[in-house]
Amino acid sequence: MQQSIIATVDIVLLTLQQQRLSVTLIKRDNPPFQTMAALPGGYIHAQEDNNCLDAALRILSTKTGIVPPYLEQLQTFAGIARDPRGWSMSVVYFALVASEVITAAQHDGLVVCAVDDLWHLPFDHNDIIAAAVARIRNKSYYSSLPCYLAGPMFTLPGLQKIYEACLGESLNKVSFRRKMDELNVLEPVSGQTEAHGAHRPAQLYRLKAQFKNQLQLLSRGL
Amino acid sequence: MQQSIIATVDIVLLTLQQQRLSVTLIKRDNPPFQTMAALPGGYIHAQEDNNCLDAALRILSTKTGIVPPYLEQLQTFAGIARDPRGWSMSVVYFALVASEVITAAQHDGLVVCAVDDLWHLPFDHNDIIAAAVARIRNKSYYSSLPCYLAGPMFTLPGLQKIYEACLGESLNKVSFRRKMDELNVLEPVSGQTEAHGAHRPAQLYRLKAQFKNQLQLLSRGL
DNA sequence: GAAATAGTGTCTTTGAGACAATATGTT
DNA sequence: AACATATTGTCTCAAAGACACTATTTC
Repeated sequence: MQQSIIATVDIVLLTLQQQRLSVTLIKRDNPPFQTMAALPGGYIHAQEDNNCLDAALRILSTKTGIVPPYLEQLQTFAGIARDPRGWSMSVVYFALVASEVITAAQHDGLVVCAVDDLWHLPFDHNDIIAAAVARIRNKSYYSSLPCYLAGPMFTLPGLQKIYEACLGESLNKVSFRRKMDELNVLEPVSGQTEAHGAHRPAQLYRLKAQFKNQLQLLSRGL
Repeated sequence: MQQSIIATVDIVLLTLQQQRLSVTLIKRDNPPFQTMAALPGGYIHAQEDNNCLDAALRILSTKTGIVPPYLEQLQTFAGIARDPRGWSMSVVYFALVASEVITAAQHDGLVVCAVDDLWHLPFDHNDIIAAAVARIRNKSYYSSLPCYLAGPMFTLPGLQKIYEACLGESLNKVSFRRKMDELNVLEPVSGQTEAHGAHRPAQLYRLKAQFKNQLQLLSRGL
């Protein structure tokens, strides 16, 4: 029969801070690694969680107060070596939110750190975050994924900056707009953005309602 | 504390039969669903498996006698509803092999069935296979993945047929060859293929040694 | 040499990127 | 009006697909 296996869910909650892809960490309440910052996570509760996605939503909600618009299973990290308590399995999800959502959550112990500036984290959380970032980088090339990092309304130049932060490279303005047009997930809002200075203000857009929770893909990448 | 959670690994072992993407099923030795065909799978053995990949290799080897050249984690399927024994977690891997490998394995109870002809399988194995097929379809567009479905030596027209079977659509010959050239994972073998009839025979190729176990990606898809 | 498929050359079309002209706000 | 950025038009270049021509084998 089976040895006891630790079954947990961890969430890589990503956002953009100062145009940099950043991850949300939380001070651990319990051992091991008590008081250290790590990915939000917790045990699966077989009594109350119908599946892993439920568990992820419950844990994220409990620990951070956030209900993300986009949550996707990343990968499962498991083995004898990753947790001092024993053989463990962590089903990892990743979520994207606008940074205001994290600020608004007002939860204690949350630390948002740029993924390029991370120190050594408990467990294999550095590997997990690296995998999440790689997934997002890749997916941003051919999908509407980065839109979830924007607030409810945004401008096209602003969205381009978000895409560029995800991809780590600058994009051609004309091509980017052609691709956004092709994605067909945005709709203009009547109002206009604040002009940051003495120049033409940009049109505000929002995600079409039907794409609030659903990714749209490009046939060819950016 | 934690209720007992069933921790298993399942493998979607895919191959090509008569140019059709097919999955390998195995008659179940134990309840539930004893004697029914299902995906090869088994419990994680915390004592002997260092991680999930180890478990997948062990299970695949034990149940089918196959050591696949390519094995990748697909996704974890978990929840209360998928297994009559209780809350279960299955980390699913997928593997690709040439059909001769399955024939050569000589294991009893193996059933190879085209993924489009499947009947209703135990657990959520139909969903799992569908997810694997979707992943392979997608990945075949921009990688050397389908090469693992070919034998040790193959012709370019033959490989194109394999790609077409994976993608479910026919491809442009010139473009396909340009892309294979770009992938740069193949090397010609001095010999030549059997001519199937009265016509020019095709050059035989094989995977370069360094790509025997490693995928190569295209910057843009096929 | 007729047939049939392998392999290659090249033209056409499509789409990405560069560049620049125009638009529209603020100061 | 000057300025600065938004937005759009258009040209150039690269890549994908269509087509057809050449190559090479068997019968």
